[in-house]
Amino acid sequence: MSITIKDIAKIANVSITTVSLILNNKCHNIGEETIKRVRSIIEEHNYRPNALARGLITSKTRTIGLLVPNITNQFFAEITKGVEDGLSEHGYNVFLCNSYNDIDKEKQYIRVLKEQRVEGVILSSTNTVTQDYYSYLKEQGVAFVLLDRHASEPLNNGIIVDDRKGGFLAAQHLLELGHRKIGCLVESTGLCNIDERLHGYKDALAQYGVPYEEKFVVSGELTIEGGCQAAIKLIEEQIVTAIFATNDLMAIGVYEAAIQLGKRIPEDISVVGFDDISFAHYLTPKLTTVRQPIYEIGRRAAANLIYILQNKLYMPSTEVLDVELIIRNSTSSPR
Amino acid sequence: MSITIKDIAKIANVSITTVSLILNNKCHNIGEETIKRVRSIIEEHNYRPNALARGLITSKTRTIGLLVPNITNQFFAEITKGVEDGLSEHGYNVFLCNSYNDIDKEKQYIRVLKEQRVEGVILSSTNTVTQDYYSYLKEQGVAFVLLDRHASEPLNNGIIVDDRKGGFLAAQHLLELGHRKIGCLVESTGLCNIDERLHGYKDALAQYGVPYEEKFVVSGELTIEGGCQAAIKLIEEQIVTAIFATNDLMAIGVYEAAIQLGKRIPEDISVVGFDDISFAHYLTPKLTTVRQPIYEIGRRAAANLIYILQNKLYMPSTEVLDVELIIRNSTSSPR
DNA sequence: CTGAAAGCGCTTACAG
DNA sequence: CTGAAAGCGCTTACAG
Repeated sequence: MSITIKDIAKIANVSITTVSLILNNKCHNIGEETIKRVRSIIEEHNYRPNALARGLITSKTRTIGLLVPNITNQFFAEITKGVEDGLSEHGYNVFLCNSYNDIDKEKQYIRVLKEQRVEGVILSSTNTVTQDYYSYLKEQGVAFVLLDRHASEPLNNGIIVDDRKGGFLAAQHLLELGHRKIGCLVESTGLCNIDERLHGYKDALAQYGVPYEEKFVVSGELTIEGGCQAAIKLIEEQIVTAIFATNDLMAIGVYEAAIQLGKRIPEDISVVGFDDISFAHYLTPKLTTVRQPIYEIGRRAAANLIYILQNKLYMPSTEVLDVELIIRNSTSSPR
Repeated sequence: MSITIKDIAKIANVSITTVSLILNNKCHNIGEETIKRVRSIIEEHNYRPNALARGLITSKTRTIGLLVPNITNQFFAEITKGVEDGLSEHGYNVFLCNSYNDIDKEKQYIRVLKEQRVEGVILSSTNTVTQDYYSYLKEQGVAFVLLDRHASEPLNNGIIVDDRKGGFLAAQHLLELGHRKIGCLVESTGLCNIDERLHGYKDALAQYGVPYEEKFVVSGELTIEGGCQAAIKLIEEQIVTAIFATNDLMAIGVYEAAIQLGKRIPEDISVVGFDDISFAHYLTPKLTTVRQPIYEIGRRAAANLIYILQNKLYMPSTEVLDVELIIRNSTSSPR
């Protein structure tokens, strides 16, 4: 149905080799006259080479897969944008896949992406990437970079941020304000990032000589609802004057919980989040949070993948981006 | 490198025809014994057919393109999710493309998607789809459905919501509360949706016998910043007691403007938005807004495209989904 | 400077 | 019940 290279060749009265060479700018030895003529015919007929046929023969599909837990989370939407920008500059297109935190769905998608012969996949896995899973990925025979995920060991070709420092910064800020009873909202499935943030929180407590109390750490889903439930549980059972939520969605949940329990932020409870999604700035009060360079994470992941594809070798190590504490209005000294 | 159908055939000691037939479940006439053996070999070697080769021959790539202005806008993130869910159920994968409201980028992407031989594209165009552009799309020879966009004429194969009713509902609510000086924040590039919402606003004014005043309508970008700037301009120049922002991001901008100008919502100014993105619920005060079934829009678009692909005919008309006014705390009677 | 031919990995009539 | 062969639309040595 669509016009093919054969048609163009016939119209131009040359061989398909010639057309192909021109198409791929390998036409050093072809007559200028011919080139011009063929080009104009291509133009005129709005001919576009079939990427499938091309991919079949070159194994270059100019296609990559991006696998995230949920595009609806602002954090991943922003990352996705970074990935797409970084990739499209190099002529790559992206298959978007949501795993919905379902590891089976994730594996299923990896299989489909392989079928589609993507050149690589950028993966923000549902789980922490264990050695086993890492091996599994390697076996798949596609290049990949881990996004916002630590691999448990041979920490390579990934992009992460300094989560531990972020957790430290958050807790330090609260400690400096004079808080001593600081709750922490985490997630239970053992995502490394969250563990690291909790680790940083503990580091800060230790540095300020405040004993770590397990009862101050409550887990829930990394969503608004999850944060709200966890915060209610924490506030009802313990006397905390501040809460460090290990992501911004949970922090929003704390705001909700505060409304329901009749507490004011920051007068009754100070709140610090993590991520700095764009809405953090539009909450009332504006959220104090640890900023990750979200868009940049996406771009770097794209850049790393391009590097791997072009050089056929993996990066030596995981790249660690810096974080920064953004102080706004959700924190103050305890009364 | 990857294992092929030929390898499987050789190992199983059958022809590649047989393997292919089994792969495609067209094996009515093949011995059970053979089927089992081949299946287990496929399993064992983790063989997956090359989608490129398959697509080349069948022209079924099981692939579609989704083109949105900006995935970072919650509205489109939610739609994207709906599209992906609706499509993946039918075994389709989606290429995600952000046009960033750049019509050239949009056309560029359509070309690339064509090259990739997507079976169809779901398009939320930057512009209102004019007759000319509609023809252009048709010429591309890919099936497409228009998402959240009216085609100016032969209104077909699209999904939209009842924007005019939505605008009416928003204004009616404010009028019922007793407001008579109601500002309206719109967008200037002439996006149909916004025009329709403005239309509904005028309808309501007319019905309540309130004269329409052009000076109450200010335009800006459909973003938080755009809404903020437009609101500041409106509030400084006119005495309005309420503002209808034609999307939620602009409404958030009004909140910002209110802070900057020392106005309280809803005491000094009532605000109504449009979309009901999830954050509308977490603003302070919670935003009164016109809810669109965002996720559903995405799913329907996917369903429509599947329908078109399976039946090789376009839907007779644009599907119009209903909207609903969600009254929360950003509106009250004027003082 | 240009073309004929092989081949990428599949599917699908067709033949037996 | 199974296989040989043509062909999808390209690219790329190789030959001239």
